[in-house]
Amino acid sequence: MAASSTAATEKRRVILEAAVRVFARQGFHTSRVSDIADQAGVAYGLVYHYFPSKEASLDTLFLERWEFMLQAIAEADAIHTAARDKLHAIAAFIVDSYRHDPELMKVIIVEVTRAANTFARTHLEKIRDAYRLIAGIVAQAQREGAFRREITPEFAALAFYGLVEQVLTGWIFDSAPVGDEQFENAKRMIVETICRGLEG
Amino acid sequence: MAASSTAATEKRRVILEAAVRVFARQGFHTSRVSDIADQAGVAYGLVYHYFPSKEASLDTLFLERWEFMLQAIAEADAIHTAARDKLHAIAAFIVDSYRHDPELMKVIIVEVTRAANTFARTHLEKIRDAYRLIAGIVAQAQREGAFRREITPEFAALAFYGLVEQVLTGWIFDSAPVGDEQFENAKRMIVETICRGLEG
Amino acid sequence: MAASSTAATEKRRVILEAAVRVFARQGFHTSRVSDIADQAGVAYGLVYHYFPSKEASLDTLFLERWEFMLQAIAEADAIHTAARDKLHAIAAFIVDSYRHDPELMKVIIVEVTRAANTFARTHLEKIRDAYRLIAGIVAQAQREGAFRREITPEFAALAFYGLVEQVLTGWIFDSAPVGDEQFENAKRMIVETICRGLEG
Amino acid sequence: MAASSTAATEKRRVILEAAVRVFARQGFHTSRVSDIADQAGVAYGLVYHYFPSKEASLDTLFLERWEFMLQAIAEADAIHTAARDKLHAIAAFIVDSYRHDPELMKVIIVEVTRAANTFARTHLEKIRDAYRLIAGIVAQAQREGAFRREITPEFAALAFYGLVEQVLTGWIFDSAPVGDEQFENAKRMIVETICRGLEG
DNA sequence: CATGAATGAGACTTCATTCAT
DNA sequence: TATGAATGAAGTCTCATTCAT
Repeated sequence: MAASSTAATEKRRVILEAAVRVFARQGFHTSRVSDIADQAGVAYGLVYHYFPSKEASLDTLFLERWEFMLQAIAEADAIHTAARDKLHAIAAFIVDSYRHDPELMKVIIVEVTRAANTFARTHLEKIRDAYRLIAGIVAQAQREGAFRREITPEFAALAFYGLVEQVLTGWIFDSAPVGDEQFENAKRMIVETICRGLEG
Repeated sequence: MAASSTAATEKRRVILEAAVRVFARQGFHTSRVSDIADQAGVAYGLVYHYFPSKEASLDTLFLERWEFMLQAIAEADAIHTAARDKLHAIAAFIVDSYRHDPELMKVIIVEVTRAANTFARTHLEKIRDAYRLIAGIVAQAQREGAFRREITPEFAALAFYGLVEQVLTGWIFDSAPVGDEQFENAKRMIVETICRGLEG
Repeated sequence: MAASSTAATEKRRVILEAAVRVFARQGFHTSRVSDIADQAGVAYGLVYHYFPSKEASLDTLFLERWEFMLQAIAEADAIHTAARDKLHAIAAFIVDSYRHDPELMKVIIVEVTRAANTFARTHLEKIRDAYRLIAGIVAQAQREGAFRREITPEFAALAFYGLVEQVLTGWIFDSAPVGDEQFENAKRMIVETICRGLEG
Repeated sequence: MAASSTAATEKRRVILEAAVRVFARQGFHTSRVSDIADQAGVAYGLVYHYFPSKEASLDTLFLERWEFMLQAIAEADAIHTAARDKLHAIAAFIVDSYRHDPELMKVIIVEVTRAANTFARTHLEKIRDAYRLIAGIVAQAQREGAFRREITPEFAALAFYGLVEQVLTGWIFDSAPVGDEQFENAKRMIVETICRGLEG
């Protein structure tokens, strides 16, 4: 029974995995449920056994992954002391997430944002949670005198996350593959740019 | 004849305007051509008289507006001398564009810029043109010693545009209306953040 | 006034001519009124000035031409004495019609027959008129003892017209152009086959 | 499982059957897919479950039936010895096909054979296969001295098939029902006319 | 759990026809 | 006469979802 339960869970994962590949390749709206089923190697009725709708699979994808993101931010906040290090840890987590599974990140960044305009408004709150955590880090750094107060924490979070997302978007839409060195560079440059600015 | 020609052109604009409202409200994929026609107060088929497809209307919307953007960036580069002022002018142009017609900017950012994924790959090059112009501004500032060289111009452009887009995205998905003061603040903070960084 | 009336008539002919080319190339159902207008070099509203509908243009095409056909058959019947010569004259008229304007004949044979299934049932009677004339020729030949009576005149007409039509259909669907010699051969062979049979 | 597989196949046949009735009644271009679905008593989408397009259903109809035709011609060629008997067998097959399912034959002749013009160019080669087989029969009869050589086998095939098609076309567009006697008469007269000619 | 046949609402697009100019 | 903008009904095809097996 444990085995069958595991098997069931695995099939669910297979479908979710397939959804990532398909959404990444074709975009959410252009993907058919049958495409997901094909990619997963299952009959397409089965998708409905595990998910109530196509949208639900995107929701699940996002929510599962975003939970990790929030955790990672919280951990970064907990472990490090300097705000700069915290931001670096967060940037590193996101960049490494992309390195590890670029398609998943593509779906989360490109498709969820767009979907937020129609059916996934609920996720906005989750996304804002991340902003708030980052803003919290900035706010603390300001209290400690490490960051200046001219820029509000909320705006700072916007800038930080905006840069990270833009870097990933660049990679996503680039035809050229991204090398390991670029990943490491990106982590460093993100923090450097945000913390010190272009005038430095 | 001049009158009728003008009338024809006007009808085209009416439809384009309607498309903006509808795409902004429902998102491109969820918008029906009949929604556009209804919003424009014209018959269904007239949309197809002026545009070969629903997508073409979005393309037109984007291209027309993006051309303004490229012009504005070029002008900012030509008029000002300090890179900081140039960036401010660009940020101001984009923010004011949003202030003037938030729905149009919403469509361009959410449905095109962030969706270049699937059907708008054609526009990618246009988008990159903007990046290149901004990178050019940064590069010159580096040569003149105003900006430091640790951050590549390309990355700087990413950071700048990413922040601007993120600010707009925030407004787009915010339920609260944005006041004039916030617009002005945003312009200042964008430049301040990018040029001086959080540590200041 | 006479001049303008002539001009008007000419425009009508231009449109009719264009319809032939377009129907021949694309088939009636796949042809748009605008295709006809384009081919004629006129605005497509003008087509409706001369013809009440797209179907009406096909009707006109057919009726005008078929009148010639009936005349030709009647003449052949009047001029010649031997049934064989009459049939040869008719075959020659049809083959020469094709030689002179293959597209027109294509439209009449291919499109009208198909249309007879839907909107052009009226033309069937006209077509039968031709059959009746040919049957009349055969009947007289039987009375004169030139043709045997085993085959009814109606059936004979079917066979004759069927062969002629099939020969034309062959040319119509052939990719290779047809040479003058083949036209002459066809006329001879049609009559020879019908009159003497394969066993000869 | 065998049962369900059979059921699936049966549904396909039901749709194909319905398509015959509908195409025969309204003509291919005037038939809507929904008409077929209604006639078949199935939901709209099921037609597309079995056939990729409306045209594909017509193609299937034609190809399945034409294969029988080719077989029948080949068999006629194999079984009989006298060319006359072979031609009679072929004529009998086609006439009996019409007697058995006039609507199917109507669709094949009016919508496909005579319409190879536009969308059915693919079928041209299949149609020519039939001509070639018949021409082969004639050629052999010529070598054996049963048929004279003045008429080329290709032309003879044209004449034979043209007559058969014309006879059927006559019935198709006739309002009066055709009696059994006429069917038998037709078979005989077709062969008699083709083999011996009108002059006898 | 798993399948895939069946459903049917709904979308885009076409185009014959009308009509104001 | 001539134009082509405007109309809107109609048609094909898609595909999310259901459900019997």
